[in-house]
Amino acid sequence: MSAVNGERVPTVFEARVYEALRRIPRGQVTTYGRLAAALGCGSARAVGQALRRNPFAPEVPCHRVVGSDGRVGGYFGEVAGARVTEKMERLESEGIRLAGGRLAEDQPIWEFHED
DNA sequence: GCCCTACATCAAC
DNA sequence: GTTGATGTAGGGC
Repeated sequence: MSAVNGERVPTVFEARVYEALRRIPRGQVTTYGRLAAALGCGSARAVGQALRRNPFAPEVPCHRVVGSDGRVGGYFGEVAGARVTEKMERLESEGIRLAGGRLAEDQPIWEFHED
């Protein structure tokens, strides 16, 4: 009996997104574009899709992903709201400085180019 | 500086 | 085919 629960198994693509996310140390943040590039795709949208569906939340630190221009973006499907507010507070809690709802300019972006 | 529009690009529904 | 937690480029105020 294959019970058809409302759940769905994460795809390989999503798994790669979460895996890359987990290797981000505390106090570091990355962008959708960088993540997408690290995964081999040039579309940040695909990454956003995976994070939005984030079946491993909050195990996966999806709050460490921000826009390339420093925008916090969204959180759990909310582009703006209490979710995003918590996301920003969480970032500050990790030592990340924010400026006007955006990432501080002096905040380094985690690069998956490290070896 | 801020806001909007348009297109690109990939995955999931 | 449409949408989506984006990105880049261009235009207007």
